[in-house]
Amino acid sequence: MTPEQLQDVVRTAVAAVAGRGELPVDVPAEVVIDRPKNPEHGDYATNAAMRLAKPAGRPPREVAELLAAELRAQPGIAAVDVAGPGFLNITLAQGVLGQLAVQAVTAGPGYGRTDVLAGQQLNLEFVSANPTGPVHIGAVRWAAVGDALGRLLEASGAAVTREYYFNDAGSQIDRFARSLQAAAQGRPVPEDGYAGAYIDDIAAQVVAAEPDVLDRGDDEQLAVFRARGVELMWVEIRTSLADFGVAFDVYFSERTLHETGALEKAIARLREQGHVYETDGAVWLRTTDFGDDKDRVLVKGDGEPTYFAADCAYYLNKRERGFGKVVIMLGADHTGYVGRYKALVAAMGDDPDENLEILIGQLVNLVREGQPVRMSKRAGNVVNLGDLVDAIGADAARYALARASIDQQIDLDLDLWSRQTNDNPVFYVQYAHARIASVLRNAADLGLALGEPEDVDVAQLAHERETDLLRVIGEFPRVLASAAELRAPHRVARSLEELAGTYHRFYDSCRVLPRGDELPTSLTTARLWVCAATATVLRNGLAVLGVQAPERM
RNA sequence: GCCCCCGUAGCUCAGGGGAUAGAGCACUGCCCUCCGGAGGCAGGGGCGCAGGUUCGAAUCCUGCCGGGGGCACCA
Repeated sequence: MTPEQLQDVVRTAVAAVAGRGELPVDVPAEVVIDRPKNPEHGDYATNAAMRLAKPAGRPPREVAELLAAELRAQPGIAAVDVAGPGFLNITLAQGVLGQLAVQAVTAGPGYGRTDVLAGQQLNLEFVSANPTGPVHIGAVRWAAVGDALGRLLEASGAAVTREYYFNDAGSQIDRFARSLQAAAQGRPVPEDGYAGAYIDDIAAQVVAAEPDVLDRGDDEQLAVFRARGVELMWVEIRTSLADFGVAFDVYFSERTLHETGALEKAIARLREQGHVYETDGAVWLRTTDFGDDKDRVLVKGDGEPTYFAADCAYYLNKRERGFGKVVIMLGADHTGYVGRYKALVAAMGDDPDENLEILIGQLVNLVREGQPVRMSKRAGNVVNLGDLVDAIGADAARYALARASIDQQIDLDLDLWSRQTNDNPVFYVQYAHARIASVLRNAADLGLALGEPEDVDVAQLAHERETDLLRVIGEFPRVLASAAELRAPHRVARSLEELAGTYHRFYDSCRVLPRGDELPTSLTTARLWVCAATATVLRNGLAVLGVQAPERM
């Protein structure tokens, strides 16, 4: 019985008691099922009685006693105790927990998937680095977290489109082109331009592809450097993301918004809604009507649209593509962005709390031997995605970035995460998987197989370390569902660390395979199922994080 | 000045109102004739401060202190 199923049992019990008129309450949509830390508090606990006490107008313990009596009659439940202020501590019948191992193994890659977000059409935008340089370390966090979040949302039943928005219309691209041109001509890059070895590399590649480029007129040169340069930059960006295990469904060009008249359309829509005015020759959106601290310019005095105008058009475009929820992941340096974005959504006539979600994540610092790593290309230090993967590997990088709450600044210690030791959390988790794989290999060598689910005697699984492990396995679907709803992929990583630790303790106390000339028993088979179930959860959890689950290390 | 994030064990961090606040690392002392010791067991130590809401607050609200980030007719 999973905690979700137990939740239904408790609700059924409430309904039964209420139906007999013993308790004047409605059946709650959700009841909280806890996994108590203290083993004396049973396999599971619920605070349902305390929550129902007030609406029922009865003391919590009295409500608890009514529910306990009802629950004791339910199949699969061995004992129910009323404790403390009114907790219901539930002990499951022998073998009920063991079924969790069978459920996990038979569900395989599907174990943990739920439909809590079914029907939601989500557009998830992250990274969105401009093609004027490699993906900088600051954006790598969003590559790791965003991709994990995408997988998590899908595992919870949502339809997710991962989107990468890039600016290829404005002056940044022009500066990029001029920087390439200067590098090709052997001049220093402009003061407001881009510098770095990659500029020289790309400039050289452009010249190699079009040897006569420098003989043409200035405008024509810039056009070539812009087009070829962006193309080459894209190759590098997409290659580094692919090496990191991240792929997008849509790469969205800002330029297309300008070319298709989407900006004018968006401004017209905002005008219809009555939030646009003109002052000093510029066109403004009155975002202060919706809580922003100042109004924002849509079209500058020189007639050029702002980046914000493109944002308006882009948002409208996403909504027109059918996305009910527009999710955008940004770094803490974009905090000031939230107010105006919420306001533009409201000005469009949408609900900023329903249709828009901006996830702001704190910044990443690199640390080596306790000292901050200065992120300068000249010093040869790590500055971008490819460098980070070279330094610690894609698995460690993804795990390190995804295991922290996005609200927390990260000091990413390159020594720690490149170490192949147990103080490196990703190795702790991967090791557990490799260890199980080894046990299962040894079992196969002994001619032992899991066999059919109906032949496993799961009631054999009664050791405390076994039931601890089974409870963690049973928790997994809830972990994924709540992590998805909270947009918190780090919870998955933390739960895998708990699972790995719980498995190691099980392994230490519960011999799985027969030793010497012992014969296998039904307990051997049952424990093999527990091992396989643990491996399944580790694999599925690591898959959400985009991290390998190795058979050997 | 205004806005956002953070402050929990020596360190790095989990803890979306519930029982005795957890993990990893570090430290001390233990555990292998046996499935991977990259493991396990035991021990010491903690919610920045002050109010408030609640039967119950690390969690929600307010103020203060400390650290980080942000406040363009830039992109």
